[in-house]
Amino acid sequence: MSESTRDRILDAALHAFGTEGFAATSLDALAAQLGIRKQTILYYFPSKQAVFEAVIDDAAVDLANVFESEASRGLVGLDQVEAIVRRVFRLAVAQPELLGLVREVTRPGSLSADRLATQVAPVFGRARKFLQREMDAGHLRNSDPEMLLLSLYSTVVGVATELEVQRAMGIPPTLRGTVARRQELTRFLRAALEPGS
Amino acid sequence: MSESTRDRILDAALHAFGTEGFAATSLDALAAQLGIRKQTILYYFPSKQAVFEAVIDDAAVDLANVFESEASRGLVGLDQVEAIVRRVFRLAVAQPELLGLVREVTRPGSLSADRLATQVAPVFGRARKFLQREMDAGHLRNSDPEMLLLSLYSTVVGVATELEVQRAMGIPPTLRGTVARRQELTRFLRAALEPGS
DNA sequence: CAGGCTCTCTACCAATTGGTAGAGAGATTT
DNA sequence: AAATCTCTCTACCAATTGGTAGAGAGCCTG
Repeated sequence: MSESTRDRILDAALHAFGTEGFAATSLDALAAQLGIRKQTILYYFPSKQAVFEAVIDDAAVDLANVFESEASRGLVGLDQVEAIVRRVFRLAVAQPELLGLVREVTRPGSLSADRLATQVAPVFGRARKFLQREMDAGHLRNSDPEMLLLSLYSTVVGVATELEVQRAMGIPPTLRGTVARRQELTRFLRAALEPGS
Repeated sequence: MSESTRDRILDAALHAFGTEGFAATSLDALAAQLGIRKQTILYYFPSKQAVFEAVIDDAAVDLANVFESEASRGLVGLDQVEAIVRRVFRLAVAQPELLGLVREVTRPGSLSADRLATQVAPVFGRARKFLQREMDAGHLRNSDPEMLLLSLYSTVVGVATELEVQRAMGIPPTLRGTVARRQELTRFLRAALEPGS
């Protein structure tokens, strides 16, 4: 059974929105790329905005599931957080088109307050609850889970952006990695900058 | 003498292109924001693309001047590099609209190969030459200046993205800073993640 | 005052945008 | 075979897009 038209639209839309941006992506171009007419897209989705939201929905569901699926693997504390960050990284920001999508969502006005509350916020809510649970269980030091979550999030996005820039400039991804590898870069910079021996 | 119309257009364009993106910014909206008609914009610039390129030109000139002006301040080696990175950071990526502009330029197709070669590449060229000079003078350890430059660049953009995300999420900018402060974040994460005293 | 220059305007235009209406093909159900 | 459902199409549409043509106001120079 081949990929359904709806799924093909979502795939192409993810790529187009992520790389070109929402405004720069026309339904005509999207359809042409799939060998169909734009009216076919509008048969499956009521509007262009709805296509975008469906793409986000899919991604949000995948992300939210990471916590449950990873929690059942027996890791605890730092190891578990690292495993989750690693998966989130791969799932949401490691590819330029996905990182671009994250940026698109971050832009004010891209999603209605309603969608933001029902689709995106729950992902953060689950993450926050997960961290809180780990703190309560004594697996993580007690601190503000909100602050920790935002630090993790901004770090992941920041690192992903770094890698994207490197990729765009044509350097082989020798510095790729996850949060844990960020120190490598800092060390590399220090080593490269400081003179002597 | 008040700001000229041309300068006002460039200021507004920088903001609009940086926050909304090139495609999502219409000349009509840009003009309305300035209380003029879009035809006035097209009097000063031959096309929308030309407005974008003028914005980039201005930014590129400012950036390129950093190396000369900073080189005359007497600092050497790591101190000088740090001072320059700090200024580049403030000048090019510390504000969301400027960071957005950098992203817009990074996107393939946003600038013609010609413009890229004559406007953006020289900035990197000057930076690379500066690093090479510092290496030759023994102020920096000898290594590949291209690799070092790209590491610096991706780090700056990555850190700026982190800060933008934090700003967008409404956290006070307690972790703001330059490359040197990046270690703070890593330390904070380690401290927050690791259990025990 | 006359002529030209600088600037902003009104009036348009062709192309593209997201979106609607509805016909028709093909398979499935009755 | 008739009716229905699913899907993709042709044919449009109003609004917006970037861009053009050219009038006219104000100002400086002769």
